[in-house]
Amino acid sequence: MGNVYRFVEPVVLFLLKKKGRSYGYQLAVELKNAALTDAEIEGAALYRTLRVLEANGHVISEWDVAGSGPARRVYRLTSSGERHLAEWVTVLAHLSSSLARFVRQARSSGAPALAAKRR
Amino acid sequence: MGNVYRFVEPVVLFLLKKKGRSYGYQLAVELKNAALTDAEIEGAALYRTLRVLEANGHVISEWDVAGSGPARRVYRLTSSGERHLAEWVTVLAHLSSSLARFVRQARSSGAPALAAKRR
DNA sequence: TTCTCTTATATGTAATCTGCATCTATATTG
DNA sequence: CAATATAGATGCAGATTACATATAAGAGAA
Repeated sequence: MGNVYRFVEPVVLFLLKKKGRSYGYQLAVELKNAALTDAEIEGAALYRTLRVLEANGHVISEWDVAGSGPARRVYRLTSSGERHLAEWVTVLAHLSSSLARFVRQARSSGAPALAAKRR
Repeated sequence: MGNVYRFVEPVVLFLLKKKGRSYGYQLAVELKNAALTDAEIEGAALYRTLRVLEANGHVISEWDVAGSGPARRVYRLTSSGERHLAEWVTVLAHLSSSLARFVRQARSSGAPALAAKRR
C-alpha cells in the first residue's frame, strides 16, 4: 500500500495543547496510543517534526536540566501553534468525511458483498 | 500545512473499476470531481501512478489507435487490482474514523467553541 | 502551407514525509 | 566495569507530490 501519511504534525500539536508542556521522549510514549494510523509514529519523525514546528514558530522549547538523566528539551504551544492546530482540524475534518464518502461509494459499487451471507 | 496525501492510487483504482476501461487524459478530467482532498490531482502524478500500478500488476494497458488524435493508452483493472482496491478501502475506512475521532477530541478540548453563540 | 489549439502521454527536478539504522550522551543498576 | 533506560539527533534511501517542460498527432484557421 506504500506509506500513508502519519499526520505527525497535528497529533503532536494536539498532545502539546492537551498537556501544556512536554518533551520528545514523553510524547513518543503517548503517541503509541494517540496515533491516527495504527502504524506507530517513529521517534525520528517526532523529533524532526518538533524542530520544524519550532522553526515555524508554532512551538517554543527550553532545556530542562533539573531532573536526573539526560537533559530534556521541553516544548509548549505558541498562539501561532494553536491557530495552526485549528487549521489542521478543519482540513482533517474535511478529509475524514471525504474518505467516508469514498469508502461508501467503493463498497456499494461492485460485488454483492454484504448481501446477507446465508449458509 | 505542507502537502496532505492525495490518495491518487485508490481513487484511480476506483474510477477504473467503475468505468471498466479508461485512459489517462479521460481520468484526469473526472479526477477533478472525484478527488478526495479538494486540491486537484496533477496530470503528472496520474500518469506515473498508472505506470506504477501496471508495473505491480494491478492494471493492464493497451494502445488505442482507432480514434483521431494521439494514441490513448487504455487501462483496465486486473483481479489483483480489485483486491488492491479492497485493501485500500479497508485502510481508508479506518483512517476516516480515526480522523473523525481526532477531530472530535481536538474540538472538545480547548475553547468553548460551539457554546451556543447568542446575540 | 504554416500557425495554433486540443488531445494525449511522458520525464526531469526539487521538496516533503517516512522508515530504518545509527550515533551521542547522561544517569542508574548489577 | 558492563548493561540498561532515558533523551535527543542525524544520514540515507524510498515514496509521493508539485511544477515545469517535452513530445507528438490531428483539426481548423489564416
